[in-house]
Amino acid sequence: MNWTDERVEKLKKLWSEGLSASQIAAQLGGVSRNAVIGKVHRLNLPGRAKAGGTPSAARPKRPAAATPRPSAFQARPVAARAAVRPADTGIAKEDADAGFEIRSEQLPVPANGNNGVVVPMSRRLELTQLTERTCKWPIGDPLNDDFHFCGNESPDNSPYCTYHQRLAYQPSAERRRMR
DNA sequence: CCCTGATTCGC
DNA sequence: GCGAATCAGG
Repeated sequence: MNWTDERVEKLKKLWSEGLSASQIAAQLGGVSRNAVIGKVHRLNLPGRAKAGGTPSAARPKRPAAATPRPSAFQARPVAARAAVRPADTGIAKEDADAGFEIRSEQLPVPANGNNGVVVPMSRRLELTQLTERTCKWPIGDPLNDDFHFCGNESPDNSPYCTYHQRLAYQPSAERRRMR
């Protein structure tokens, strides 16, 4: 992917808005967060100084000079973007649909009375924060700004946590039992 | 382990 | 110039 003027401009914009490198990489698409960081440095954009997330004071140490680089197999695609794939995350590009349609659900309601079922709290993650092992259960209205994802840990590459997994798949056995 | 940015250096 | 590999820190 080339660093076109547009992409560079978007990079500058998002970086100045305080988005993390990985978030920016996700929005640009086709680049890794390393690429973003590298570009930021090359552009002499102000780093993250000492604020917020990662100060990292001095970095005087230089690793080795010999051959620390394996080079055997390089170039990993980017990130496994299998499960949730809105294709673009384009905030600029409307894209009302995104592959899977999210309708405001009425699910995580623990009913009243609470019959032993506990609804876990969510980590309120944003789309860009999701990884292969975070629950991708959407919560809230996507049009609302409080929309987020569950984000709890999901077992071994499952798209959902144990709780939402059951809501999502509803095995027939359990259905019968429910009746 | 997840994430963050910073740096180096082969390409 | 680019960015993967690596480092360093939360």
